[in-house]
Amino acid sequence: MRRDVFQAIADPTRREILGMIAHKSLNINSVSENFDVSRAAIYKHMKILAECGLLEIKQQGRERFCEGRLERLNEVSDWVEQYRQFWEARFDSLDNYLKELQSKEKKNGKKK
Amino acid sequence: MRRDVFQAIADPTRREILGMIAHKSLNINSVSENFDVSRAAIYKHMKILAECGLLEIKQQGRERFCEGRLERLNEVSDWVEQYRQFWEARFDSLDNYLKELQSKEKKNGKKK
DNA sequence: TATATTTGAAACCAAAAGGTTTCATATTAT
DNA sequence: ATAATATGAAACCTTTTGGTTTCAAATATA
Repeated sequence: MRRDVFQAIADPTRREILGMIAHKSLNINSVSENFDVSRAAIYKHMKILAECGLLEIKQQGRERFCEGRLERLNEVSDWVEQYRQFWEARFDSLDNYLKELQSKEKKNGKKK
Repeated sequence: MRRDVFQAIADPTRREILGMIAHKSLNINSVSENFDVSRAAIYKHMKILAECGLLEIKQQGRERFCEGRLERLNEVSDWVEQYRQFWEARFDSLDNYLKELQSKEKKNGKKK
């Protein structure tokens, strides 16, 4: 069974789970309460996320708290960034080069 | 059938295809020659990529040249970037805050 | 202690994914 | 005109995916 970050984030439910635990750790029941599929289904999704390192499960009594390990998304980020030049390089006139810079500033502003 | 960019790039063969046509347009046969699965299988992958806008097919005589539309990866980039703070925010001392800024500069430098 | 809660795992199922071979059609080359 | 090339699409098959229900085990609570 393939188990990599790209495949892990392909499923919309798993992306939602990641968004949910990005802010704070949650136990498995709390996460599954936010969906209308069964706990078992959510548990399987979380296991997949854990298996490719996107979250870490920490036992605490009878509960398991899941902590996001979002830095693993760097693999995706790196893969995408290697292609940025190919879609930004189209603009090769000075005019468009300036537009490109502007849009980059916007993007960087958004990051923080 | 789900058909979005995240699902499209989940398959390693499709990621390879994107890498192949990022540099220059190729017709379907040329692409499929680089893999050891059938032309029909590669064709299906390329159709999926086309359906979610990651490549455009342009007929030219009896051939179809496939041009990368890598800017569609922005959707993935945006999704990942919204979480960057969560893995970089761990460093909250002034010292580490400065390091964070540096690494951002490096990243922006890399982008062009 | 008896009961409720939280989780892990198994057995099972339908649909989707990824692959194959085969055939039809449109273009190009001989 | 005939043969070769490039593609699109259908029919079919196997494995994977995402879901279910059920049961067992560990921990907490009344």
